[in-house]
Amino acid sequence: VLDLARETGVSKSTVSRVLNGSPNVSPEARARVNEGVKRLDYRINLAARSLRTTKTALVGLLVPAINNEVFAEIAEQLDAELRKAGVMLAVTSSGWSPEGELSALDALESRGVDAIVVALADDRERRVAARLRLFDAPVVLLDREVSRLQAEAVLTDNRAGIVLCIEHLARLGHRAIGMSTSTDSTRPGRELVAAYRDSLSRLGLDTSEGLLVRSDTYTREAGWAAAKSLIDAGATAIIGCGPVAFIAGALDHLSDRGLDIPQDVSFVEYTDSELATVNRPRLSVILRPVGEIGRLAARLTLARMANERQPRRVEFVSTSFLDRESTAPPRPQSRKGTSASKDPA
Amino acid sequence: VLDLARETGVSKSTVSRVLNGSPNVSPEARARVNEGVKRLDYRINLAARSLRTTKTALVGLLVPAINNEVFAEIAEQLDAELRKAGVMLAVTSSGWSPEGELSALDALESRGVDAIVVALADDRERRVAARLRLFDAPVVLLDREVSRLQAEAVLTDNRAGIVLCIEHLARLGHRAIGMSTSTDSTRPGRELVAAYRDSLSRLGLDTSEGLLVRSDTYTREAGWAAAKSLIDAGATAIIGCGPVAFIAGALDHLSDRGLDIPQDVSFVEYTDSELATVNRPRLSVILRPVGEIGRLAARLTLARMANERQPRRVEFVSTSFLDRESTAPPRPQSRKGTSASKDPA
DNA sequence: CTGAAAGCGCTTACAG
DNA sequence: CTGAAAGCGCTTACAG
Repeated sequence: VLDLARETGVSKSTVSRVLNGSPNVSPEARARVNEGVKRLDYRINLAARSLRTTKTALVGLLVPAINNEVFAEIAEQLDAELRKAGVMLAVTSSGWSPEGELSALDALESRGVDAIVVALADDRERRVAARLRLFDAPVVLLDREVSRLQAEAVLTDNRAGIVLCIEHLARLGHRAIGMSTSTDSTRPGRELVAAYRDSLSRLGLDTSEGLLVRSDTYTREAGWAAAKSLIDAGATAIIGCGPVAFIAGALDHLSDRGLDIPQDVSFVEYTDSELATVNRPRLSVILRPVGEIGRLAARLTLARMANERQPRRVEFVSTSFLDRESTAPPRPQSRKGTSASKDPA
Repeated sequence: VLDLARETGVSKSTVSRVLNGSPNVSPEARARVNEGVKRLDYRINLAARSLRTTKTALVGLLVPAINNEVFAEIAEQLDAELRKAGVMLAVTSSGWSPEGELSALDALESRGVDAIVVALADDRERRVAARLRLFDAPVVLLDREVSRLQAEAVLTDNRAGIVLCIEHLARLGHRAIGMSTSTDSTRPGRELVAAYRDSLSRLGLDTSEGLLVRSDTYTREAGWAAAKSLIDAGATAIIGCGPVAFIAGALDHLSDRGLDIPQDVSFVEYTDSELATVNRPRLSVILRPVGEIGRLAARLTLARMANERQPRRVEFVSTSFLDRESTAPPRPQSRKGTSASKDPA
């Protein structure tokens, strides 16, 4: 279609120069071309440009599931920032599978994306890590760490919120604090568990194994089962980490069992949600700045695209604890039970 | 990189033929090439292919907001189906603005997408409609209708569910049934209102203007305000149509006002959600097969890509009503009030 | 400041 | 069944 634009009287070269905002063009030529663009409703062929420049103004977003509140929100913010810079987002869900990630990575690379933003289902996966190291565009990781990969990342301080939360619960008198989170497959899972264990021992709380349940299945049923095993283990307070479906399942269990929040058991959700404030009582939560994560990821991506060889950068966001109505002192009898189970330790 | 693959001894032509699965290649040549692909870890340059074929294996998804449960779920299913066929999704949010849609459409077209799946913020917008008519790839509409546009579409029968819901409410004795939904900007808004009005008059219920509130703002505050004006207008039952944030706001209002569901007011949510079943009482809902919409959209898109000139196809999905625990007969006094307000009509 | 020319990596008639 | 050649729409040194 450049031929047509050439009909404005200048050469393809000049047209291309004004299209790319080169400073070396006479104002008249620029005006003629811009007018021609309007008149012919010219739309550049990005495939051709990409072929020449090897840049696509396309960035890939690879997440385990785009229909997850957290990833959807990240995608939204990422897209908003990126489109300001004229770059588009190619989104793909891996379905929590390394195979899905591998094939998505191939597809993204074939497409020549300028960068990828990725949240791995399991950042310890050898094959995926190896593939990522060979990926031919910058990668920015979302709260994941891949060994021997020099990548940008936006990391969340998952400790802060959990520590505040446990301190609060301990202050209320809880000694048997249960938590359900992901396995070590993911940085948040690791960090949450480390912070949980540190806090328990620092505060002298019950460290029974049963008070920690770990699973990478986030269905409603899994949430139900997690709550069950925590309660069975004697937990008087539960910290539930997972998407809303998972949390909903946990609440289901407490309700099925006739346990009232917070009288019978305290409950804290990791990451705020609509569900937290619609639930009665309103759920106390650990706040995580999800939108900010998306925005920072966009900024890192754009900076990296602008300058391939700048040193690797990492951005940090933190978490905090917001107490609403779902925590209270444990029931006296529960309390006794917990003390008893702690003594043997 | 084809040059390298050529080092397997055959010509670029042949390499290209096996890459594209042409039947006219000797088994040996095919084997040699495939082996070369493995060995060199060859990844095709899709930009180059696109430049030649004018096909990109990229489809655009344009929605008002990707961080909306419904659109996120549609994106997930769309992506899942599309990736099986080797096509990737370019997602972009318009932020509910026609300007956003216009610029997104330009970006998508420049990119040479093979098709677009779109949910417009306002399908009556002239400029957007005009742009869509000129769009150079097939468009698949998600429950929208754009005048004079021959496009594929997956349409929801929004009437079915609402009719069943109103009949149920009327059977319980409600006469003042309030509904909050979007303006006429969108097919569901129009259909919902038409079905609502038809049902009310058919059943001889209160048709006061105040019982219908329409807004395209879906914030929590908007939900709160909508519930307020419905209750102020004397509604004894409310049908809330909107994303969870909006519904949460409506529930907030009822709660702030000390109104219990379903004793003081019945409440029905349009589209099932986690929130509906976590809320106590569990919310009765109008079921909409969101995932199915995404899958059907993928199927239409793929079919259209395979055959540009097939006749336009439209797929339908329906809705139904699921009563849980949030509806009950109206309070006697409310009932009287409503009858009174109906008489003058 | 401008134009002619080469070339990015593919695919696809066209001959053989 | 296979290869040589042209060309998709751009950008970018290179001369002028």
